[in-house]
Amino acid sequence: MCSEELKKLKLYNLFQSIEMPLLKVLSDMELEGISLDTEMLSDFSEELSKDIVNLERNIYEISGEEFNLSSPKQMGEILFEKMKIIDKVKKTKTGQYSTSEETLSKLKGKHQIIDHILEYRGLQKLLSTYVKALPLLLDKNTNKIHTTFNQSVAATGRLSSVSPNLQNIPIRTEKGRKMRKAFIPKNSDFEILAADYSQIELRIMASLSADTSMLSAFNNGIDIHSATAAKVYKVEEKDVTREMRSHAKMVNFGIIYGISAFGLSQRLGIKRKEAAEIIENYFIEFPKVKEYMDLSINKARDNEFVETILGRRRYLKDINSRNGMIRAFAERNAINAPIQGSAADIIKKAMIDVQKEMEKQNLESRMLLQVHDELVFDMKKSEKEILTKIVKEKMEQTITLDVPLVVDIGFGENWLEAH
DNA sequence: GTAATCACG
DNA sequence: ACGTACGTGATTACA
Repeated sequence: MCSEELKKLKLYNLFQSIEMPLLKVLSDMELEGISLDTEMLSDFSEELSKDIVNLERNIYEISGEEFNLSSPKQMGEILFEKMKIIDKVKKTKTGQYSTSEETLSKLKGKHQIIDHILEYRGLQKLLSTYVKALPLLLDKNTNKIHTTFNQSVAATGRLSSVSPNLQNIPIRTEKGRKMRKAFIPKNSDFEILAADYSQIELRIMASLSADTSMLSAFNNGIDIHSATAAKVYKVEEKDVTREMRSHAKMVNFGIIYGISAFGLSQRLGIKRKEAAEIIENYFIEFPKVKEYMDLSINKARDNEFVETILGRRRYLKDINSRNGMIRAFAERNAINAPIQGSAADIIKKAMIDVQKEMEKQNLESRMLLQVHDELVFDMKKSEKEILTKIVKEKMEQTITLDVPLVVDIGFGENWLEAH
């Protein structure tokens, strides 16, 4: 094949115009690194360690013996054989007792020990994976954390981050957020800027499916989960309750993941039949979404791959499997991969555009992290106005969809505040 | 090495 | 009748 022919190929173009330029951006980010507030973390570590010891003592006393709290096997035997806190026991696929957060949360009222175990687990995770581990990874020369971004690991085209993984720093719990506070600017002339895409995957679904209701919600700046709730529960938008909105949010997640009645019923804590009705209603209200999903699956059956807006492929060899479960998994991938992958395309292109403009304007600010729908910067305070403008414009304008892309930007003395 | 668990989007 | 939401990485226990 001659080079002129090569240039016309979509995948070759993706490689040349996105992945290769991105490589340099990622390498700059890795080399720059991010600063950590180690004094704060060392205090936090002591605090957590004390709490953990107290919880340990407490749990041993209640259960009547000392055991390895980090062993799910021993934990299961104590809870379900010795203490017999419940008779209908859930097992994992290898026949062990399940002691996962999901299982234990359902047993909360059954015994006071459950709350202590859950708290212990949360603190132990925080301490071992983040609070103690990250300071040990500070580079001797730069005194910063330097992650490695994998460009060719995730099947959908997302990046991944290792050694350490800086894409899964806690934020959902109060103590977790304290960990995020430890990510700080490199010196007092700098601040953290965080910019994240609002609902990027649902916007992509709206655009790719061309569903009228979904397009109009995004084009009119309406809260998508409330809009979905109003449609699915057949009420006025002003009459949408918190619970209806929260259920609709789960439905929207489900749509992106390749929804199943079982999956939705599990998450909403309702019967499968009720979940099936909600899904049925959803597809009546958003018919083009259903069409798009069927189209994706059919395309996958014909080609054994699906593709993103920039032509990135995910091969689905199991799409025609005679095994129903294996096939269903591939079908959910056929729905999810173009959505998740297109979001990855968009932010990757935005990163190249932003970096190019930052270099052109000779900024001292630096791009530090990418967390799938978010970019984090070490921002020179004097560059606040120009950097904000560059980041917002490039991220929102890098690709034109049939709905606007919206980017929210925050600033702060640490990564938490910047949200 | 694999399983279980849990952190994130 | 089955067993299910998508994508990752790190820690710990245990064979």
